[in-house]
Amino acid sequence: MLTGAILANESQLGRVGSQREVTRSSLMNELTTRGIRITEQRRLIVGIIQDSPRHLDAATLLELARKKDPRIDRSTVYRTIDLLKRRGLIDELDLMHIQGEKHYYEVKTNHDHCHMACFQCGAVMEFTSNLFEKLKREMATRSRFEIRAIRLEVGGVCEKCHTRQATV
Amino acid sequence: MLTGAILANESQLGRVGSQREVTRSSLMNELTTRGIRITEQRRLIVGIIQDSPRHLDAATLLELARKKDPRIDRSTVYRTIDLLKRRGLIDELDLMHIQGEKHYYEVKTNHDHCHMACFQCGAVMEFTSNLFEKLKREMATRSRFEIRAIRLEVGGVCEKCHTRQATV
DNA sequence: ATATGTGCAAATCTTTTGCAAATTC
DNA sequence: GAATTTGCAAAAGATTTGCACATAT
Repeated sequence: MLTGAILANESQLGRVGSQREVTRSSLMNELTTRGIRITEQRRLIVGIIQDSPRHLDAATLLELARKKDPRIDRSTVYRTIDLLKRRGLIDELDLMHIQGEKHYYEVKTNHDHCHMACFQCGAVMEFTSNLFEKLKREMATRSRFEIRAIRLEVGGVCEKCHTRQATV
Repeated sequence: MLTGAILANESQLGRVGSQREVTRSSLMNELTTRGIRITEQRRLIVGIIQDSPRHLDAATLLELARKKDPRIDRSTVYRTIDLLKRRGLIDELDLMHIQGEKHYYEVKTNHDHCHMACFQCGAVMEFTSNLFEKLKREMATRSRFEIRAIRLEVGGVCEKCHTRQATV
């Protein structure tokens, strides 16, 4: 449907914003700590999510998992995603539906960050900012809402696509 | 599937944050201004979106539209939503998938705001803040990204559900 | 031995599409 | 009259589920 969006999964992940250290927890450790049974399949799936340099959707995750163990089933992937999601170990993204209705996943980080997706080339950038942290605290305080998950996503035109257009 | 989420569509929309005026544009005017053909169906669908006090998903929108004109088809609703979305006249929300994978729509406002959805009772709150505007500007400037759409969504536990739990 | 996880196949839910007929300018 | 919009029916895409079997502790 979208043409430029084909690149979405191929594109390198850009990072912008304050350069404070962003760390991601070890999913395997977390599972162990919480006494969650670790099976062969889970180890495999979780490992792929953890190691991936880009945001994976369920179908891609299944594909990658099957390369290592062809017996693995679609439903197992979804069930594992669901487990990690409900335990708050991964975050779910839409990337502004830059490519259909699928969801993308990433290991939860110590600092929340925002995702910027280019409608034209499909590139995805991560953006960190103290303002975001501040805003989050403000929201929690003022509304007395216990924040379990937060998602800030932006869609638009990245710098490259912008200049490319201006030139033409 | 979700139990508490049944309330999502029924719940009154709460508003928190800085009380600056939030105005919504008139979709009909916008369509006219932009020279978009206004048909009977569009007038009907657009009117429902405009007047709704809560966020509607496509299925509910269809249902409401059919009460006024039973001939209206699902695809027309989706096509109209698509039109409004692409013209930047409405925003699309997920409300943290508090109730399935459906999307919710609202007329674009002059100031962006965030949505907080309670996982337990399904209530949805809108939150406005200068910090959000500031963050948005910072993102655009620092990443040189032209922001076309932005979505800040929060999932968690609202104050009511929180105290209710503490009491039990 | 018991509880939990998995594969399979089918179902569900949401959204999209091709095409002929209807509507709008 | 030409271009656009609509209804219909079918398809597509993503995710979930029931159930019998397999695996982990």
